[in-house]
Amino acid sequence: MNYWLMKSEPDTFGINDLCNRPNQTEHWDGVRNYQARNMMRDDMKLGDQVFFYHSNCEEPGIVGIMEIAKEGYPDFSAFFPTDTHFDPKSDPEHPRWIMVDVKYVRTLSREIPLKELKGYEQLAELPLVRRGNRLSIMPVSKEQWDFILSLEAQRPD
DNA sequence: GCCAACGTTGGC
DNA sequence: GCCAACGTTGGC
Repeated sequence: MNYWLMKSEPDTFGINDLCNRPNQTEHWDGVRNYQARNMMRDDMKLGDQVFFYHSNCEEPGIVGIMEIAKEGYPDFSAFFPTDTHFDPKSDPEHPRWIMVDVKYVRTLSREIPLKELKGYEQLAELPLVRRGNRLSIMPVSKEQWDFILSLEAQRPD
């Protein structure tokens, strides 16, 4: 089993939006970055666990857990000119972009803010806390995953 | 294949 | 809203 972290802007699609979807499942469309696409296409497997991260908001941080409910398939939002994620270089015959489906697992008992995550030596290698990182999807090691979850029950300093 | 210009991400 | 960091584009 692999572990991941995926970013979304809560104003656009937050963890409560996922929780309220039918079957608490939604397709993760709109990723337009090759590195992130390749991970969804090649490495994400059914049942993999994923941290839901709120980005570009008042308090960026990890807010919950979801799991991969469907492995990579063409991101159809690229096909429609009226869609904000439209890409004329992608079509159903030759899809350029890939998405997965995610299913809500649970909301953390407290949000773990980015500024707290940055303070732990155990997470120094996590791309999220590294300077200038812009990846919206990244792998999380088992060690990092367990460590972050152990923070949930703790009060921050 | 280089690299300047440009657009986007995302923390602050 | 600002802007640093980064990815992509396209002229040469």
